[in-house]
Amino acid sequence: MLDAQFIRDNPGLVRKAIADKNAGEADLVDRALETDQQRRASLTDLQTLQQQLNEAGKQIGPLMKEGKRDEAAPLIEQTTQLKEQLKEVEETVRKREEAFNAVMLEIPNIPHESVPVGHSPEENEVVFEWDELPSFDFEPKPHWELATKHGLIDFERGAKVTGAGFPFYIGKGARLQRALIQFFLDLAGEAGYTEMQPPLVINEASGIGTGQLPDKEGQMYMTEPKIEELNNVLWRKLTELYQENENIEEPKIINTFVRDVMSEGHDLDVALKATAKVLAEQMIEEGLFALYMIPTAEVPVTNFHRDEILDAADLPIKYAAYTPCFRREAGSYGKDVRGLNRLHQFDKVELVRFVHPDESYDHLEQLREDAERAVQQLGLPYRRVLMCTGDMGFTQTKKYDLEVWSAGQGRWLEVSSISNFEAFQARRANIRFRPEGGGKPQFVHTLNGSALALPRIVAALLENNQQADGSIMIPECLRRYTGFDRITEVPG
RNA sequence: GGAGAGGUGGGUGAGUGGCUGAAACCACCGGUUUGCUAAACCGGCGUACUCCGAUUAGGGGUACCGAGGGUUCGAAUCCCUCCCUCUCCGCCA
Repeated sequence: MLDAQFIRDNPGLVRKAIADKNAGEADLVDRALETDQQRRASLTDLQTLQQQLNEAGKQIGPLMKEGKRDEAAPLIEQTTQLKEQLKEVEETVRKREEAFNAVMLEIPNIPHESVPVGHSPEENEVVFEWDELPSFDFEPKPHWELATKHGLIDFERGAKVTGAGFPFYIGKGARLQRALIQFFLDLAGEAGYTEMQPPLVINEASGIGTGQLPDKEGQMYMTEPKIEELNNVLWRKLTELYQENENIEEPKIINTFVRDVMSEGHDLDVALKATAKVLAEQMIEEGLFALYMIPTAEVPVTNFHRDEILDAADLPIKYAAYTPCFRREAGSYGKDVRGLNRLHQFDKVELVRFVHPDESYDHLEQLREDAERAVQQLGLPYRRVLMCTGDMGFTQTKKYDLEVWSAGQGRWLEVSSISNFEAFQARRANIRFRPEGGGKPQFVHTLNGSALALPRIVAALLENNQQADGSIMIPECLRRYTGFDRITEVPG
């Protein structure tokens, strides 16, 4: 989320950002300004009314104490009128704030000036590329063949047990995964990151804090309560209420609905059950009670400090977390999803930094180097891509991707993306710091980057290190973790 | 799952209907004093929003004591619902 004041002051900049990022309708800024205007107008009304009420209260107080009830009476009469007005204005304010917030959540973050303007992946800048790709005197095989041949990964059984995109890792395959995780975490530890094991399921507020919600809800797996249970709870509650009251005043809609059903000739109990069902469906639809499986450790780790005021002396704060990640990735087909290229569940070590706003672009480069170091030590040919405005995503101001060479597929695979969010997440998640020497709390800048996502690293390792005899060499730096230095064909 | 206690500012913690945006202490900031540091003393110090002021300085107002409702002319304080934390018991990896 951007600062409302910033949008008021720089509508042109924000319009340009929306256009450059291809993220949202052209009139977003105008809608933001308009709803902001309305919201503030009704806020002023509200505050005036509250002020009048408070003043009346201050006059009434002493009178009541002295027992001059009749002198207070006209004032009390006045407050009842004011309170009626207040109710209406409150409702208006609520609606307008809602409208304003909805628009604000749709406005993307503003790209940094160093980011190339562009609308397609072709306009990304390859800033660095390994000059020599590995060569083979045989036809290198894709990793899914290698993995299957060596019994490292079982895609079919994964599909049977869960679905496509949920493989089993077996034997040396599983061991390799564990080795990579430990290697990455150790590297992060050496670079000064504090290791963290976060929850794998998060609530709605966390999703909003880092920007996955509301716009990317479809990307996450979601847990929801059993509708029958919710149904029953609601039905019991409604029955209770109707026994007390005959009528439910608020919200009227429930009462209306119940009567509608009864007017069709059903009795109260049937009507209540029907109402409960509709309510339950609606609540689930609206995602109330929903918890989400994390699509990346960024979400729980960044939200670790949600609603906190950090000490300036503690910055930068650096965390490293290994977690499985869950992504629905609806609508991708073909070679992109073959083998390990795109999974619904995968492992990743994520690096997160909370930093002083003045230093966030230095930290972006440091974070990038932390991730690159891992790729380098694994000896994988890679390239670094600076994402253009249109390919970068809603919440970032600047983002690098690291891509490793996949010899068996003859293409680059994204294994890391490293981003600066400036204050965008911090503002949503309300993460601030108290400046050195006191003063008002300011929003921190947050950054994160993968170091690294495992599946494509495994794919590249298998493909790039395959030998003429079919065996696969394990990179030097991993051997102390794997306990073996090559994967040979197991008979049977 | 059963029983009880509790959620107040950056922290500890007082506060049972108006004089409380909230004592006191700690932390922090400014100053005085002192070879230096420390101590002592004096002063300052919540957040968000909003209006006025020239987008300064500054001033006015509103809201916020876990969240949401209610009672009341008036709620941190009373009532209801929910969430969370802690203690004891039970169950359990």
